[in-house]
Amino acid sequence: MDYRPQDIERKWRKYWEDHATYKVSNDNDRPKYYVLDMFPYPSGAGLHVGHPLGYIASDIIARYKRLQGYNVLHPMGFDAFGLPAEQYAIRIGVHPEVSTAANVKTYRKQLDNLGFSYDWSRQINTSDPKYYKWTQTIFLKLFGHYYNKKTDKAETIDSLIQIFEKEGNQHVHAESTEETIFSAQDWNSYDAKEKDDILMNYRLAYRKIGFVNWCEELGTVLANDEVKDGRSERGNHPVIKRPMMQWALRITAYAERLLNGLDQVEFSEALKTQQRNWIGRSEGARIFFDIEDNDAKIEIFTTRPDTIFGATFVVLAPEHELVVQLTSTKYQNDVDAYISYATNRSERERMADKRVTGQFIGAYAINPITKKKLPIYISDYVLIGYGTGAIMAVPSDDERDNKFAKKFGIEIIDVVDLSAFEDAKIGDKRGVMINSDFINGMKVPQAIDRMLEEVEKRGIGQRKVNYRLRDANFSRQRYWGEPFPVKYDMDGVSHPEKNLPLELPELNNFKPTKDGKPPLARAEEWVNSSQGFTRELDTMPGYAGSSWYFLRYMDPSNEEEPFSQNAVNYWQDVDLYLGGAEHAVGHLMYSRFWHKFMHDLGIVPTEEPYKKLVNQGMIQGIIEDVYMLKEKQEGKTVFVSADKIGTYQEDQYTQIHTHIDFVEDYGSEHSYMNEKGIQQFKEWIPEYENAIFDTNDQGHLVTHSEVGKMSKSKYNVINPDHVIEEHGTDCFRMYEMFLGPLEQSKPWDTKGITGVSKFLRKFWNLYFGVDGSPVVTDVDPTPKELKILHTAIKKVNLALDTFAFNVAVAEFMVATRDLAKEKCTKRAILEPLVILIAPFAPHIAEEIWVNALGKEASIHHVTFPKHDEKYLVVSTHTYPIQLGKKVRAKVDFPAEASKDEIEQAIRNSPDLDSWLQGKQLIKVIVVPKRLVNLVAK
RNA sequence: GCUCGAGUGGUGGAAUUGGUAGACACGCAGGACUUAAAAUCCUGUGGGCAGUAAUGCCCGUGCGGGUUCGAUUCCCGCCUCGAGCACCA
Repeated sequence: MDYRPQDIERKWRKYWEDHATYKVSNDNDRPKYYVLDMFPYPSGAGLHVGHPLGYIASDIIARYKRLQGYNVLHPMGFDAFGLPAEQYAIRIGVHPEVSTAANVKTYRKQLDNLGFSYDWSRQINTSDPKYYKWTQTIFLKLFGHYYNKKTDKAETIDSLIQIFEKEGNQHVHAESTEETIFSAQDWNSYDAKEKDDILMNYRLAYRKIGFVNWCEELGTVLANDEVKDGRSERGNHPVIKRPMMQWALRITAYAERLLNGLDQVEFSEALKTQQRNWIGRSEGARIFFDIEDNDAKIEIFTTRPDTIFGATFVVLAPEHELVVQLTSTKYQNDVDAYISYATNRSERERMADKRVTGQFIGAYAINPITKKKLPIYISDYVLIGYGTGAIMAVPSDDERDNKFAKKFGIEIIDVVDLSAFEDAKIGDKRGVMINSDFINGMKVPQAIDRMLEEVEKRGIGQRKVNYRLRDANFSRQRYWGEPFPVKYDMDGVSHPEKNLPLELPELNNFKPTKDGKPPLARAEEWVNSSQGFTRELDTMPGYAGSSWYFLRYMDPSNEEEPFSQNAVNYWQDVDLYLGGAEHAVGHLMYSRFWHKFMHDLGIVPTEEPYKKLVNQGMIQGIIEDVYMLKEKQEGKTVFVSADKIGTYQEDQYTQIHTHIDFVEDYGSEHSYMNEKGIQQFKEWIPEYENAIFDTNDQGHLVTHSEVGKMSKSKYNVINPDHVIEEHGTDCFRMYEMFLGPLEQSKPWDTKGITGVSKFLRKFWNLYFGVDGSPVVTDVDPTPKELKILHTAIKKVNLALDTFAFNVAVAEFMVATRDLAKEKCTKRAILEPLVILIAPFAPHIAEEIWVNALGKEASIHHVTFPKHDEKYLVVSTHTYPIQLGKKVRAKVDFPAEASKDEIEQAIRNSPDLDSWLQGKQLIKVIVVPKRLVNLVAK
């Protein structure tokens, strides 16, 4: 019987489903192991070959751990709220719920084809009211808590209110937006709205003014990605920054804990660095600068208080609240112009732009130490969202300040002498202070300390730890997201909705309203729910549902609570989390934050959600382009074969993407569209029906190929279904793993898949004869066979522990080749071998287990083999004898030979002279079990 | 501009983290089987030079230095590519 993957794979998948082979119980004596994949957003394009890479790897680990005796939780679900479904609804009119359900079905079918060992009874969907009921619940918990810095944890708003009622806020030490002090008497005299406003300063979920990219023409809010040069990418309409009251999460309260938590998790150093940089902790001081002829003060933040003697100007962010008040009439117009220029540019653009721009506002600040007059500028290199939105500029010790000073002709005073520090650069916190009065001669670190003392002594500022992390904007002006369980009374006071889930109202138009309100405003009955209450119109962002989903898998159908304490106390946390590096900061930061919050609430036992995290690389595709002339000929579009494009000037043509399915030999230099491909291309874009195709002599339109992201918009998505159909799931799984290291990006290419396909056949042939009957015998194995087996066991175990799946696959090939050479049919060898491969190729393993070895299903519940060193010992070792880096000879020595014995043998060897080639021997270096190196002159 | 990665045959990639560079696979070449092709199997395959040949010599892990008996691996300086970014005071 030949190996026919399609037949056996279908058969075993059905068996596993019927027997609930992968069902996981929360009630088990075995140690737990939780393997989690980042769940996909089910887009209309379906799963492509890039998705399964991580899923296959995690499935292999899940199966491996199961075979090692762990109770393995390995679930999958869908991150089903999101913009594409909503845009599809606006364009085509299909309700997001309908298109999402259809996409989920497709994804599920495709995932099933990959032979994963998910416990599908635990599947979740973030857009299901049964799920988002709990997302809303957790949101209300954030709304109902504040961060107490004294106890360093979240505590209830009710307890805060009690304090306010008794003693005001003067002894409260909490994370808050504003720091106005009030007494108990003040508090008790406030009306409901005033109290609500004050509490918003403390709540972990709170409302504040945020800026959105508003496009009047499109009547909608745009994402940063959709804005280019202050205009919408679609349609090129103007985009302005528009203030809007929005929900935000006070993640900054957890900055320190998010930072410290990184020390206890196993993430790659690169990823930890990224998160640390994102949090951006810096120690420094806030210092107040007086203003000439004005009572206001400018609060600046600096990490270099030592350089204050070199501060020669002050820069405010264009959005800074004092700008309006301080600008003199003479500069009013210039300042207004600059503000409108700066504020309507995205932060992305502001950052990429290297030009130095700014505007003097006609006012002066007073340096609190030197008492000198400093001109005040606004510039977009100072960001309103960081620090205090104002800096003291020290052009001698800061690169950007320096450029700015040069451009605007501002005085530069050297305050740090670097002459004694050769490799020190500007801003390095090294050097000796000069021109700085009482700190002259001090080294920088010492000078910083001294100045901090002085600042506090003089009462002009305090030490402060600053974070670059900002509170997370939690509002979206969209339909397809979790509704906020919040309503407002006639005074605008916010009230939590008690009756959860608060379901999305039915709509058939998902556009914003004409007056710019979010789509939910269209559901008038829903919005104006009961006596005078109106509902929140925004919905939650995509990361709401994904911030806690891993906890729901532990107890997915619980209707009383998000998850039971029993479940979470058993499963604890995620042992291995696998997903793309694009979520390295956002998602991970938010879910770590939510987790810590829930830990404060006492509903999760661990401080960190993910013990170990591995990022998989991206699978790249091939982008195929055709050349199109910009000028039409006789009203017809002209496409020119790539091998003939050289006759045109570069500005005469442009490249447009074609679908890779139309291209022969795609990815190669000679890739082309033949007659059929051109025909498909015409049908695909009907406006080119009458286009001229300037082909080469063979009638081919040669295309341009390059490696790039696999994406629907580049028409290069490769769907795994066809590959699986042709070669089988086991082959596909092993091939994806064989491509290279998991973490590395690589282009998709099926050229090599025949190698894996051939291997599986060879592997099959170890167990089945040409007539299809099993050939396994009970004869005792030879030492050689045992060595092959145990080498494989050792290497595969090591590879699995280090996520070197490609190496493991290679090892299977080696072992199979060697055993085939030995014509090995011994059960003692072949039985462990098939268990070894089971995590990688689960179907063929099960088939062999049952039909060649006569065992009972399932192989996926047996025990993974461990190697025994005794089969690996060798009696002799061949040592290369090197002179310099050249191998002169090879000599065998007994494996147990000592360094000295080998050295003596070498020194006494009659061949020594010939190895040395007339040189003088100085030293013999023996590395046991490796090599011998002769050092000679 | 800043941060973090990565550069090894024609290609994807190995190398026990300082010890024989190129495992395994693709591709290519030659051969076997076949009327032929496909499929399958076997052999060879980093580059250069010399030799009928076995073989020998030289070069070789992006480039230039350094440390070391020995460097793909460690250090310094460059180049190229990729990813991320919120000009972080």
